[in-house]
Amino acid sequence: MPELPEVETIRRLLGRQLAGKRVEAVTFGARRVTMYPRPAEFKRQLIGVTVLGVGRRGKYLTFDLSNSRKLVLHLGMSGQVRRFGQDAMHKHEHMRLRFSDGETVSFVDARRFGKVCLTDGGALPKPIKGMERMGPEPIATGYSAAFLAACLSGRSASVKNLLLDQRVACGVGNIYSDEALHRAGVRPSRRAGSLKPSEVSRLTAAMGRVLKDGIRWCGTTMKDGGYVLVDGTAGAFQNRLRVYGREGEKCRRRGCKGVIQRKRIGGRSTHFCSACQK
DNA sequence: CTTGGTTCCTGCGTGC
DNA sequence: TGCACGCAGGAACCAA
Repeated sequence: MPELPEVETIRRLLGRQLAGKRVEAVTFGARRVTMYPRPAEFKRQLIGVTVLGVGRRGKYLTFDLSNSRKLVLHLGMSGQVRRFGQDAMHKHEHMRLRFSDGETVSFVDARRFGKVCLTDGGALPKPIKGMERMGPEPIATGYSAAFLAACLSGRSASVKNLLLDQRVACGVGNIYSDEALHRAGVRPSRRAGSLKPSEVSRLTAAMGRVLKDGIRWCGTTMKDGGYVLVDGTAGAFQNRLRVYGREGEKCRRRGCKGVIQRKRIGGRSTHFCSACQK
């Protein structure tokens, strides 16, 4: 699924493409997907309004609208934002916006774990409630080792598990948690509360670095059907991953002779080097 | 509250 | 070639 770097890449592309444009038509696909409100009301709130800009919070993509609502997308595991022009609706396409200049943008999601919601003023609609419980952005300058230390302190869950908690490090998912832990030299299975202050510091820095690197390389495309850019092309960070998807291959840390291992932690496939991650 | 397991869904790769 | 199975980038939900 798209994690922070993938969603941020999409945000930047869409911001350039859509800012200042007015929604002229909204089309929904035939299959059901989590959506709020109902289609008729959805259209009523959207048609004729202008997209002022495109934002991101964690893994949520937000379109700021001129009627002071927001269109919020969560891409789940397999969601994509694509530009199909005047093509017929695709099999897994759930919503297409057409703008007054003829530009279109589509939300596609084969597995349908994604969400499409409009805010309606005060509290967030139920499907995207998670957005208001989210913690600070790990790539923001204000994200501190002290905050992460407070989140991990006294906890018996694995550190990997807590990195996946959006209240701890919003936007981090399975790929970037493994990559951050490798860069920090910390084993994913370590009890969160057992990390020394120096390890928490390294992990804080590693998270920021790997997420920013992911953005610089336009995100990680693992295989067909997963994340791609709006025009359907692949990102490039998959070529620079140090552990994720590299089971049995050599550790890429300078001077390390280890081999990448894979095991399940908290139900998720987890990759690490048993030689250099302590 | 924390923790770990289950569930939602489709598609693809693997092994027989 | 066909088919069963396991697995996939998320996160809400449930029971203990």
